[in-house]
Amino acid sequence: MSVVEKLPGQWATVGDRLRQRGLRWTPQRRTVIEVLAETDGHVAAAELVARCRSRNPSTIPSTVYRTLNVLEDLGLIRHGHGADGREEFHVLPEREHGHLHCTECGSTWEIDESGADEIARAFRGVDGFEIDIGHVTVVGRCRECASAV
Amino acid sequence: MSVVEKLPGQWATVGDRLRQRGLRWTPQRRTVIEVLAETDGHVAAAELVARCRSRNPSTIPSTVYRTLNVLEDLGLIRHGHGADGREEFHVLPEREHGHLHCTECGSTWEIDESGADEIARAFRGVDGFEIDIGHVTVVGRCRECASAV
DNA sequence: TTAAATGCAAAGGGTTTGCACCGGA
DNA sequence: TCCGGTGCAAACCCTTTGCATTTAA
Repeated sequence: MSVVEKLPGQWATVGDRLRQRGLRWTPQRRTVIEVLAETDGHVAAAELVARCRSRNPSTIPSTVYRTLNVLEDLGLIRHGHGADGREEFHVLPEREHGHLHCTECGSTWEIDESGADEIARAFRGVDGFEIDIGHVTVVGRCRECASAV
Repeated sequence: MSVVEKLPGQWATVGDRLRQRGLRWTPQRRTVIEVLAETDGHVAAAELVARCRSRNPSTIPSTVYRTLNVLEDLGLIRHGHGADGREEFHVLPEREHGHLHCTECGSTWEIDESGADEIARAFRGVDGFEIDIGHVTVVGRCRECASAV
């Protein structure tokens, strides 16, 4: 008799949400969800596949990718691109947030909400552009690296 | 007797610049330069390969990619990533500029200098981050698409 | 029962690499 | 001459696709 742990918070109802749409709640999808539930806001797709594999070695990449597409359709995650251009997924619901990446020291961190507002305002000033801040990782140099030299 | 056309502007001296570094000025590199000279600020790497091919069918992709690396070392171009995450090259010298991409209508355009300043200022307000605006294409919706609900 | 998902294998696109040969300087 | 560059092929990584089989509902 296996003990099925509850999925945390927002993820608890994914199975129902899928079924409501005539889709199915499978063990493979559960694995993906478990990994997503443990991520801190965002993961590269390939990284996510790797984590699923280590959790369940029989994981097949194509299944993971298909699951990610479904979850994006459901609005639970969104894809974007990291500093190197590779696909990356953001976990929702959470406030929209962007990522900054320092090319000098290699660190990546989130833009807080007030910063995001400020940035969105600046872009709006350019031809009324509404930035989708969650979609890209913005590259540059952090304060420390920028001030060193 | 073949007439070798002069390369325009900034490109006229590429051959010398290469030789100064102990590198060589080859027909293949000339092809890449010719294509770069015709681009309007930026090209996707794969697109550039295609244009070289149409100009000279014997073009080999790896040679193009290697040439692009060399040119980036020389500081003549810089790489970045388009909205889809693929590699893209910016032609220098020209003012630093960013790209905006509308996910609704699919158009991509440049951010003008004053807009870039404004945006850089906004990012600086976030932990002193110095944005490298040329590195990424920022995704969102243009004024028309944003206002059309 | 039956359509949705899976596993597997294969293809795909873009980019990189290893290596023998070629050819600028 | 000699080292850098080229051509070619193969490998690479990430991602997608086709199809027969399994499985959730």
